[in-house]
Amino acid sequence: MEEDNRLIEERREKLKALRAAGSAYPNDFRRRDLASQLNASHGEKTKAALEQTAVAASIAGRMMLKRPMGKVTFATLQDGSGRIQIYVSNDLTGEREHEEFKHWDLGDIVGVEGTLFKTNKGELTLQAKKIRLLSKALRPLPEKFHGLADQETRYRQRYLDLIVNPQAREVFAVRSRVIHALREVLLKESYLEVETPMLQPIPGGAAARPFKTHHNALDMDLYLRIAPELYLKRLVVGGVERVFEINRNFRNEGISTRHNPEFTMLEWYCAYEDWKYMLDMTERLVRAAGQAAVGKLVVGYQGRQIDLAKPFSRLGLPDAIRKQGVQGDLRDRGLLSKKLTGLGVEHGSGQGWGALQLMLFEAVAEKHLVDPTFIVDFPAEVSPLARRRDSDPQLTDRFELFIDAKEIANGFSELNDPEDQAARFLEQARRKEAGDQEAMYYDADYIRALEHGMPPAAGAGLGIDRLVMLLTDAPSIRDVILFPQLRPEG
RNA sequence: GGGUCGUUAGCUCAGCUGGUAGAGCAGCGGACUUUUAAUCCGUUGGUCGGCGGUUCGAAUCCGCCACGACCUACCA
Repeated sequence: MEEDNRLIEERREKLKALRAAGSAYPNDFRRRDLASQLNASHGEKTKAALEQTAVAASIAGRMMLKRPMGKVTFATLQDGSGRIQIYVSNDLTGEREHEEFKHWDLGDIVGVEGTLFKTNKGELTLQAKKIRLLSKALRPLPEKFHGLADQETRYRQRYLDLIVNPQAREVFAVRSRVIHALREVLLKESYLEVETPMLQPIPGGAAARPFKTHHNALDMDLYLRIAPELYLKRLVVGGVERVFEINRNFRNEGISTRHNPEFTMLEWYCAYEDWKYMLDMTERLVRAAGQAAVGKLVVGYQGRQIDLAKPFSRLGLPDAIRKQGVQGDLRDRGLLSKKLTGLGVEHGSGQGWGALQLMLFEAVAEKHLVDPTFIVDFPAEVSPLARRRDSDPQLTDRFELFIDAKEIANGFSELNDPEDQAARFLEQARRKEAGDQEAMYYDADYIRALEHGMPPAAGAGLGIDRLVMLLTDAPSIRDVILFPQLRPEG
């Protein structure tokens, strides 16, 4: 730990005095009011009207600003709802109390009882009759005007960010509203919310490298889940016909402005519906989230306008590639391989046209998908859990939603044919054998579940963090995760 | 993993082609009974991210390392 500096040392001395007086860290002060509520209910009243009614109030909060002017002091308190000014004076509060108060520090948590009045400049202010120091802050706050600018400190000491940067608080309020809105839609439509294992003996449901851990009593390796998908579909087998989960996934991969090792996904499944239902529902959910979160459907993101109100466009994956000027048969492995080589994209001989087509899409087309766009017509090769298209078994009934070139959602008609699923797991296992660290494991228990019969169904996943980034104009996923993963402090 | 940029007081930042560290805020002392980033006077506070090197002399130039930001790669 760092050495205490002089500022902290001075505050420790003040705390020592408080302890000696027997009043350090009390928990018997009860506030009755919140700053925002007082402002809402009395902020519009005139100075004279407030003087007549003498409204009593009590508030508590962190002292953010202090303006001592001799026999009176103005200070600004911040509570969970907002800020309000307080007024402490020799006349009303008492000279001794006022003198002590002047030595309290910015950052201290203070409780105030008194009556409301308006200053000559018209600011609603709580005139203190009693004032108490509820919690001594030993460390100084960041600069009162510029706030906290250092990105690293904002991420590592998020509490400071939340104290001094109102925008940071707003981001997480938006996040909460987004999740609430999504949950509300799903519950209203009879989906059951569940929680499935974070610790899985076989990590499945996505192509990703997992975190590995060990259970001592069972003496077995476990993996942090990369997706809840296979468990949620087991529930569909079990008769939970509409089911969803909002929870963390963990992927042992790179960290970037779009990737955090743990991130939050909504996954939901519906029996007796298909991918088109899921696609429409995804669009509805994004819109509901946008409306609830920011109250409008045209959002500014990093200088661009993104319209969530107009119907999202739909584009076949090969069409998206052709749109970028690529000609020829996009199921011709040789042609795809040549194009990829030309673009400098490494690829292996074990990959078929489906995998190469997807790689080409990511290389040339993905970055152009700024407006909300559903990409459809995904090859079966790269969709091992999705149902094949009846009219073209090399494709699947699958979609991905892109907004601002980021994958926001992924859904499909579910593969409920246990024999096809077993075959696809075997193919995945073969690739894992060949060195593909992201290939899936063969999950025999999941096949056994499918063998009991899963109703025809559709499912989808929606990345909450990226959606919140979009709705809060956040350039980095770290801005929408309270405690993003960072290297240990040096 | 590669590239670019950054790291100076608790916070926000200056510091030129190398001459031995500054401001504002916060703190401390003083003045001030309606302030609003209060104001005014005085004042404390630094291993200039770390380790080496070049030099008479390094916050400044060079190398390595740490951490961060951005870009890129990886990530369906």
